[in-house]
Amino acid sequence: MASVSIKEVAKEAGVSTATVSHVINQTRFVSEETRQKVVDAIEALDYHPNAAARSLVTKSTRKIGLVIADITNPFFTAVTRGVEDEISQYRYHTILCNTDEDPKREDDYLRLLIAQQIDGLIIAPIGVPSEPLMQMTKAGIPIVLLDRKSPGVEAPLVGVANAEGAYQATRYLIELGHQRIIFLMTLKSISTQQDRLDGFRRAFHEANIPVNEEWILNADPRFYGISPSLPTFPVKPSPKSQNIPSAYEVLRELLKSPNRPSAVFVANNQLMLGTLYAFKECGLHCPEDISLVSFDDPDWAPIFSPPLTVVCQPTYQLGQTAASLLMKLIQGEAIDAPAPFPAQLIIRESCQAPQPI
Amino acid sequence: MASVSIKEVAKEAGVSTATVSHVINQTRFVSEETRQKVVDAIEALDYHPNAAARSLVTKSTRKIGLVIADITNPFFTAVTRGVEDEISQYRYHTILCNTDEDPKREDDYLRLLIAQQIDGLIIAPIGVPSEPLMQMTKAGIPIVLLDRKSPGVEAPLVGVANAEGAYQATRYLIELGHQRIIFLMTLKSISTQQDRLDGFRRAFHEANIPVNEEWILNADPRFYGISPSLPTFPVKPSPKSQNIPSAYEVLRELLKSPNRPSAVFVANNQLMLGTLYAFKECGLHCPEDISLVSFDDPDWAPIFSPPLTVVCQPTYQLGQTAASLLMKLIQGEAIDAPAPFPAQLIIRESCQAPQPI
DNA sequence: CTGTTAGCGCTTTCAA
DNA sequence: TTGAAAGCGCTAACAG
Repeated sequence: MASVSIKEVAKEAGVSTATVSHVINQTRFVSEETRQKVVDAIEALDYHPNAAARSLVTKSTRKIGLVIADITNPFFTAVTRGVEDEISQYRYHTILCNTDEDPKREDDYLRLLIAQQIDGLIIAPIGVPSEPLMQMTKAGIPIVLLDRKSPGVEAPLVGVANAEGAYQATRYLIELGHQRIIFLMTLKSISTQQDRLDGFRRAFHEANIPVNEEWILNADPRFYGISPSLPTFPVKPSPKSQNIPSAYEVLRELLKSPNRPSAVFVANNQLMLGTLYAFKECGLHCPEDISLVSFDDPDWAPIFSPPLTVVCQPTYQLGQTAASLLMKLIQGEAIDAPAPFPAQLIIRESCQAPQPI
Repeated sequence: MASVSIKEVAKEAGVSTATVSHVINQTRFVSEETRQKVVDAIEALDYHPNAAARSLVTKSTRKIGLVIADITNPFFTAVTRGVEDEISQYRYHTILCNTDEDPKREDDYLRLLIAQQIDGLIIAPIGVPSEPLMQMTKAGIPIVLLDRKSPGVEAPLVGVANAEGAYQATRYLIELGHQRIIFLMTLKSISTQQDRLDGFRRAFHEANIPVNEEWILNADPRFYGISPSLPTFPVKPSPKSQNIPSAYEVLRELLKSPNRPSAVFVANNQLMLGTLYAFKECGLHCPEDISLVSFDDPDWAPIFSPPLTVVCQPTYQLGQTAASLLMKLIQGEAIDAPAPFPAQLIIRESCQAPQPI
């Protein structure tokens, strides 16, 4: 870019660079006459102030870091859109980082963000203690935790009432008569997964039903696996393995056993599709043969067969709120951590009373 | 951030700032002994080079602009992931811009990107002539067109064979016996929409069937509308209206008429869901009552009822390729515009021969 | 093999 | 009401 600099504008307008700077930033009074000359010069030369130079002196980059698991996950894409829409109003922008739930990637990105001198950070942490994250907290960089907590990090959290949502859904299942329920989750380190498990347990406890610990299952946050019977099975790129099997693989065996569960609770949207694929593969019809409740409410859930009963989260709002909070933090306002958003059980048609065996 | 600067590192290590700079960038030989001292000092002070200062002198920001319609559209999220994965290998990062297909937003973002001194640009242009875009081309900023052409912009295009894909799908429909086919598209300015329409027309022409121009329909790139019968109908945030009705609204009337089409060709993934909602609302079963082919192959398409016949695009690869090309451009390599990727017709179960009326 | 130093383009005191 | 000039943190001649 053969960029024109502020000097050239100053010369063109016949004023000093200081004056040009001040008309651009409206940071001190300039007579209307000279102001106009400057504006004209800017126009004529098509001048755009150099953001890097400006950052260097103001120490503000108007950049924030957004660290999430994967932009490809609909939960995070809606969140990201919320963040973008909010901060772009402040002329801020985002550096997007996909960790794939890999602590090493998280750390690497965090270090990059430090070097980039970001003004603030929104992060959905994996939950494994992170050295650079601690550092940033100590350095006083404004941070907002998105959706998930992180051990040892003191920062406002914008999230939903996970335990309550899971509790409601589980109770609904139990009231329908289910006792043999699988709880399918992703990584244990992720705080929302633990919270949801807590809600699940609470519902069992209240109903005086023992939880079958062997049916608390972990699956890779990727939803897929390889199924020979589904030739056009979607294959996602960049599968960063956590060395645990996919939802599809975890369920396939269990669902084929005669002793199979009557319902599945899925604690993460990425696992939902894998679960549905497994149902299909095993020839199980939902809800006749097996009931399903899942966290998150994708676009297609209401018109799926059957329409899916879900626990819905206000994803876009989550992002927007986190961003708005971060902007306040950056501007030095004191803020309180907001109350969790409710997670709403939406009853559609993927659950029914278990069939007598 | 109380950042430490290169000076402090130099002092700590007992060398000049030049030496520190050179060990960081490996840009001239430094004896192992002093190198070690510098490395230690960096470690001890937890030094991170200031990206803004570096940009100021090198004139390279290691930032690119990625201008797309909407990150919430699965097509673009996969593309974005491809871009991110590729450029992060070069330690580049992305400024994400959602235009919502609004030319004003596109222009605003482009100007922002110029001010940010981006090293390059990947853009899925709306197709309306854009002044800042022209400017950037003239200024010699490396640009890669993603998925779509833009009038007057000379830049390599990374896209798919849209006309051919649409032709295949339409021919398939015609061979099944369909003649009464709706072609549903979004904005006329978007080149891919035109290309797909061309393919559609070609298939009709070859079969000697006249195209019903009244059934070439435009809908808002948002897929939704308000349906009283679907209480949990998803509502997307930030609906930037183009003042044209949604797919759902466009189809609802037509599908209720006795003279309705026997098939629908949907030229954009965002319209597919609206179309399915309209089917549901009108009580039409697919494929018995009406056949459907759509561009793009979302995760849930293979397990939908019916499994959806689609024209699939290699979304992730598109992003990756565009990014890889842009990196070459930035490094001054001469490149050719790559051949379009194939768009593959995947026949599943959403089409059948039309019922006799 | 390493150090000195002149800027990159901007903001911001200080002075007029 | 405006200008001169210092300096943000870094890189890259140039000099030794």
